Amino acid sequence: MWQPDPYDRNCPTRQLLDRIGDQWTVLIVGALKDGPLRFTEIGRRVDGISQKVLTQTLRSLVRDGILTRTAYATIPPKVEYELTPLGRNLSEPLEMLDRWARVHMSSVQDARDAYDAEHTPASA
Amino acid sequence: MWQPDPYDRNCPTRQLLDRIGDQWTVLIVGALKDGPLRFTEIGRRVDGISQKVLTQTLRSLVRDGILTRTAYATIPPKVEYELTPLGRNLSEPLEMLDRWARVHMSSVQDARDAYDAEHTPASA
DNA sequence: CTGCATCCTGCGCGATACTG
DNA sequence: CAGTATCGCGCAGGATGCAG
Repeated sequence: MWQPDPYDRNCPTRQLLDRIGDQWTVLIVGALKDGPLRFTEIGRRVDGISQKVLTQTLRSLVRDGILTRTAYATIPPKVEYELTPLGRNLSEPLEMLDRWARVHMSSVQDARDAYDAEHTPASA
Repeated sequence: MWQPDPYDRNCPTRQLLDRIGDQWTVLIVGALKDGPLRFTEIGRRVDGISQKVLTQTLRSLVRDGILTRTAYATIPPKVEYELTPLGRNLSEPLEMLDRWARVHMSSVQDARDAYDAEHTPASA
C-alpha cells in the first residue's frame, strides 16, 4: 500500500506541508485557538499582514477544511472564522512550532552572531 | 520582563517562524534526522529542490545553529551536514508537522473537493 | 465591515555556465 | 563534488479603489 511522502515532489503532501508551515497559517490558527474571531480582529492580531494576503490565506484554510467561515447578513456585515475539528487538531503541532521559536530565539540569535563574526573577519 | 511574540511584526521570532516552517527546512531537517548527509545526498532526497535553494537553505540553517557544515579537503571534495543539538531539538516539532500532513492529507483533499464542488456549481 | 478587482513592483527561484 | 555568479522570468504580495 502506498504511503504519502512529501519528499516526492509530486506528492500532494508537499504542497500541504508548505501551506501549514506558512507563517501566516501558524499565526492565524494560533489566534483562533481560543475561539472564533472576525475578519478584522484576525487582521489586528496578526500584525503586518495585508488585507489581500489575509483574505487569500483565510480562503485557503477554509477550502482545506481547517476553518469555517460564517457570514451574518447584518449591517454592517459580520463574518466569523472558527477552527474546525481538523483545524483544532492542526493547532497542536503549530503551537509547538510557535513555542519553539519563542524558546530558542536567543540561541539562534547567538548562533547568528557567532556565525557573522566568524564570516566577517573584523571589517573588510 | 518582555516575552518574544511572533504576532508582533518586528519581533525576530516572526522571521524565525517563517524559516523553520519553510517546507525545505522541514524536509532537510527531517532528512538529517538519521545522521549526517552530504550535499548531493540531501539534494537527492529532497526531490525537486534546486541546487541554488538547497545551498541557500543549508547556509541559513548553519548560520542559525541548526546544522553544522564539515568540509573534507579530499578529492573530490566532500561536505557533510549534520544536525546540532539545537537542530535535533527542532526536528521534533517539525516531524509532527510532517506526520500531520501525511495523516490528514486525505481529509484535506476531501474538504477541497467538497469546497470546489460547492463553489463550482456544475459548469457555468 | 468584509471583501474583490486591478495595477505594479520586487525578488525568489530556476536555468545555465564557470571555479576549486 | 560542492559550490559561486549571472541573467531573466514569474508571481507573491502591497497599495489603491470599488461593491454589497
